[in-house]
Amino acid sequence: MFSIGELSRRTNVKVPTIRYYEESGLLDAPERTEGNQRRYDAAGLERLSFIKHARDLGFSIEAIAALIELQGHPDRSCAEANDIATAQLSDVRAKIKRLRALEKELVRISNGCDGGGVTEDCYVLASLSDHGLCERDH
Amino acid sequence: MFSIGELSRRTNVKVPTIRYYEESGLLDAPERTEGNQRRYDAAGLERLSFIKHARDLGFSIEAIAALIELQGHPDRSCAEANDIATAQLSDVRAKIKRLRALEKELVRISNGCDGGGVTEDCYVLASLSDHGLCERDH
DNA sequence: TCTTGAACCTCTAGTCACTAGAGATCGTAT
DNA sequence: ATACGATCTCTAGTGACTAGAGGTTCAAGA
Repeated sequence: MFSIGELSRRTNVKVPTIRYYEESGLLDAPERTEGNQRRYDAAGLERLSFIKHARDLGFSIEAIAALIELQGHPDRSCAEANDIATAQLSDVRAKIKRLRALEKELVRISNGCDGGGVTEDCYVLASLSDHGLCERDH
Repeated sequence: MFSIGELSRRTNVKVPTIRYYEESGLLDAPERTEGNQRRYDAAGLERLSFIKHARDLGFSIEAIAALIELQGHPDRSCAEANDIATAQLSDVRAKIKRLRALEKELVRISNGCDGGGVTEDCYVLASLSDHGLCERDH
């Protein structure tokens, strides 16, 4: 049995965040000491590691709740869990695509400006004002 | 002179968002009709287009405020505007890098699961539980 | 001119996933 | 016994909006 601070150190999840996960229903309320402090066991650690890993992968709290639900029903089909992961994957891919377009645009904008002039004819500001200078949609 | 709805249509920025930008100081408070409704002119349209474009590129409200400040002082060096754009670029690149790692991980997780089994031995859930299955940091 | 009804107004509160701070209590090492 | 870091609950703040209530104004048709 260990404290919330110890759990925090072991998982790299901040203490208030752990409490927030408990409040959100992702973590079960743990046992308490006589003095009302939380005491966790191996199961709590495992659960929080799961959550942390999923959050690192960009899953929303809602999606994680769904995954935890599935874990609790080992007889349920795996398809559902896979759907959640696949949805997350296409979300990540869409974000990458979008960011790559932005990267291109920002490179173009930055290259037009050597930083030596004055704002009046700054290419950065001109580019942002006049969308017509853009090469593609974003 | 046109209404906030018309401005919204022309810029693809929602009406409450326009009001929010005004409140945040990005947009000057426009003229009003006798009945207290906002009326915009070409300058307002141009300013909002600038903001929209910068937001689309991922600039924060704060960064945009700084860029607008620079626009107002055409004698100021362009270097500052370029710094903001460059910072934004490295931010975007960092995000892309991170998302690519996540993509890889999600592909691996999804491939391990054909969706046909039961949750008990679902690779998706196993992967999320056991970080040791991951190939790299994320 | 009158009457609709869509568009507008302000204000408050909610979203997501935390983060920060106040003020009080607890646990443990000395 | 005391000190002091860790913990507790609670409220409020973040960024960039979004939603809704409840009321007013504008413009077009009769």
